Amino acid sequence: MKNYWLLKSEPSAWSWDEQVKAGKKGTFWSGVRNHLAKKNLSAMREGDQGFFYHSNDGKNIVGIVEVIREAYPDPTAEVGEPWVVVDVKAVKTLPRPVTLAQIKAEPKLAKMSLVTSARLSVQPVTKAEWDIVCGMGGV
DNA sequence: GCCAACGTTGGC
DNA sequence: GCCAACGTTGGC
Repeated sequence: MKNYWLLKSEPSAWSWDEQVKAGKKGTFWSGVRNHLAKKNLSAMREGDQGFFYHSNDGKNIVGIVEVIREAYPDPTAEVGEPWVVVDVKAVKTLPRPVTLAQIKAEPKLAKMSLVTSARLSVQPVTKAEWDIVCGMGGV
């Protein structure tokens, strides 16, 4: 069964525009240096989808990506470090980006990791949450 | 193994 | 730019 995720990136480091330009081949999602985030990355399966969230500058969900390669060692990590990446490609740009403020204002989304674990950079999203956010985003 | 100190993230 | 939240480090 398909799982859903939320991936955070600072636009200054890696923006949605760049993800879109990477096209169908996609890119690896690097920079995760947190064990819980790593665990989430490892749990991703090909075909899973995730929200692309702009942290800091924007604070909104701007698009949807799909996992095209499952976890493998992070090429940007030091030798011997345990970090992993997955490959993702852009699938869809949200017609209406969903802001953090909107998510916080929606009672049904009060339990989203984005609200409860603000600093976790790779988070699981439930199917119910996924559908609600898609609806808010005009998908 | 506990916990204080410190560093980082990210919203405001 | 500030600071709260949280993870990590290191002394004991």
